[in-house]
Amino acid sequence: MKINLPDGSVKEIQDGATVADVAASIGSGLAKAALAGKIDGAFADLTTPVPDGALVEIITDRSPEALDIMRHSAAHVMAEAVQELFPGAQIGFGPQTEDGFFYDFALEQPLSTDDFPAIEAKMAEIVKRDEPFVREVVTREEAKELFKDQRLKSEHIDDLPADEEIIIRRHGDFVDLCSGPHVPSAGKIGAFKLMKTAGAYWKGDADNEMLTRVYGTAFFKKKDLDAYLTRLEEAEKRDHRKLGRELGIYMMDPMAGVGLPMYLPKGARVIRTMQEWLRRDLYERGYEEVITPHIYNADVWKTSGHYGFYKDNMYFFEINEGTEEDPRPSEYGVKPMNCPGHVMLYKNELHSYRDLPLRYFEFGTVYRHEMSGVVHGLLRARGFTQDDAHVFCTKEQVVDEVVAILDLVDHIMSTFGFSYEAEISTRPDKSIGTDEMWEYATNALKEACAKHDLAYDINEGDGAFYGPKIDIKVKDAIGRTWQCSTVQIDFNMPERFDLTYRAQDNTEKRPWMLHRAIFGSIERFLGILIEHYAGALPLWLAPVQVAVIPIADRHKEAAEEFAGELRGVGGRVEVYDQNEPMKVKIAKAQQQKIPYMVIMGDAEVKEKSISVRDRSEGDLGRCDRMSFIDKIRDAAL
RNA sequence: GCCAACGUGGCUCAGUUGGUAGAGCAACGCACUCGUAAUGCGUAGGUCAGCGGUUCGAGUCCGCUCGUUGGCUCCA
Repeated sequence: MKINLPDGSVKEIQDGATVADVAASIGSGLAKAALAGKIDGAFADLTTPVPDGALVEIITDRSPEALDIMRHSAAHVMAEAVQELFPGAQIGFGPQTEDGFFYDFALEQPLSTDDFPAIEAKMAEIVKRDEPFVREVVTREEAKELFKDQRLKSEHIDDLPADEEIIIRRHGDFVDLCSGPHVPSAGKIGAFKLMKTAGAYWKGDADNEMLTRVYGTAFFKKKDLDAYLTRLEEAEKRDHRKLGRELGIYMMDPMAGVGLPMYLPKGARVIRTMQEWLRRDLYERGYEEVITPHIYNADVWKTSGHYGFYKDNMYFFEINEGTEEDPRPSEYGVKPMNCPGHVMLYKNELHSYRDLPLRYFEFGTVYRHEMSGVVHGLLRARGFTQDDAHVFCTKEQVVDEVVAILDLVDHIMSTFGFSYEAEISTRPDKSIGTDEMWEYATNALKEACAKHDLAYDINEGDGAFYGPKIDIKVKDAIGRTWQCSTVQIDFNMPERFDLTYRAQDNTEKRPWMLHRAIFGSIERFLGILIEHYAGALPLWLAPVQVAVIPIADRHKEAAEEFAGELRGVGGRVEVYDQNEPMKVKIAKAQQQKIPYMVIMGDAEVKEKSISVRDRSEGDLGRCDRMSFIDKIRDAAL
């Protein structure tokens, strides 16, 4: 029979040949390196027979899919090891992940990281045995019998569609319900390491039992594993919670409550600088700033629908608006978002189509009662400030408005050196609005992306119940992605608050409403910036831009004078006048990641010059006073 | 909210099988007046997260509560 190869050639091979035979027919080197294959694009084992006329691709350890296949196989080996060490362990699922793999177990006693050495040793033993992974197709009855002691697997067999082929994988005495692909034998598994344990719900459903998840990672080469571990250490050094404390950005006090960061002077400076920078840009782009209350009578939340949907995640409180004799209890809710306020502002007066688009923005601090387990430094807090804006426009203006927002996103993100990607989320099962509205809105978002040459992925069914959205994911300096900006179309608010405008044909029309945030949460964005820059914020944003360092007491006056000049042009300056050796002052300024250190000693005082040290370049030597002052002036907003 | 681990001076950590708390940095004082990443000496600082229990005796063991961390679920 004949098969096709990826390079377009056709090869004659024996009937009934397997993927491994195909590899061998191409070359003995390939046969040795082969891990798995693809038949007409679908993953297959080396032992899978190849049908006549199929397109066969050989996967070696150099193929992009190879690492996933090996890691998934490592997950099997881990499950095998756990079953040997913990008899009666119930196995769940064990896929590969972006960084490695995991496997879920239901165990009699908890398993901890203390057990890792034993499990790793057992895994090493299994890898050394180098037994093959064998694929088998079984009937439903056979499967039920094979997994009769495995309740999770049994349950899963019952959940499989009746017409689905049941594929099992044997590896020594270990049998798993799994369709593959796997490496041909365990010996192909490279350097591995167990990383952490965690709880995870069976089948990802919070109503199900919680299983013990064991995370591991694996690489073909030991040095790749080491590099990965080093990268994790690097990420840890950039942790905004650690740097946030060291740099005096923010703190948390348990007495205040969980997830409520408090900003120290330096943190407040950075946040205000970010806001001022964005504010100026927004004014230029036709936005108008508004300010709305932090609390509203519950009636507002009933009208907006939040009372029904999000009551448990909001902070509500009651006060007595009457007297003790004649109590008139009244309920208020702290805002979890700014939309109702902006909507009420819109309703303050009648609008003509000539007013549109109307763009309201606000640095609105909102409070959401996030579940206790999800709060995480500045990245997920219960109180945070959105750079929130709402655009009220006509249906025809939607595309142009979204294009303008994407333009703003691009400006902001490129300023920080972030590259980014877009995701469009479409209509979920539970939603409001007509098909026509959803289609128009979703197409408008796509069209805006296209006009902006912005590639996007589609997140099917992941939109909000009230409309589709574009989410922007930025990539930081060490390759991690973060979700920041969002553009959402809202069919709900205009309806609930009965928003209208007078159209050109003198009819009453409903405006379209867009929500958008660029930073998302300013505090969260600051957290991301801290990690992105490893704490070394750019000159214009650094809380302290210059540390002026007098070498000895007699240079203090000159240092103060120069600091004064810098402050005069808007510079943020500190004079390090403590009674310490210069080396110590420099070390401290370096640790604070201050962009410039200006040294003031005998020579500088005499010459009326300065010596400058750059935080990353080191000693720059004698510099021109005026041009340094200009540099600081230019960095001011 | 769920699973697990952790919680010792402001920070980073040590503390043997339960015997009554220790270091470095930071702070404060004194000396030093210094040339590009940490000068010396001294002083002060802790009801070992909180509460309860076991014990002659608990930082060490047990329980509960609070908090932190890593995940899961969630994120308008």
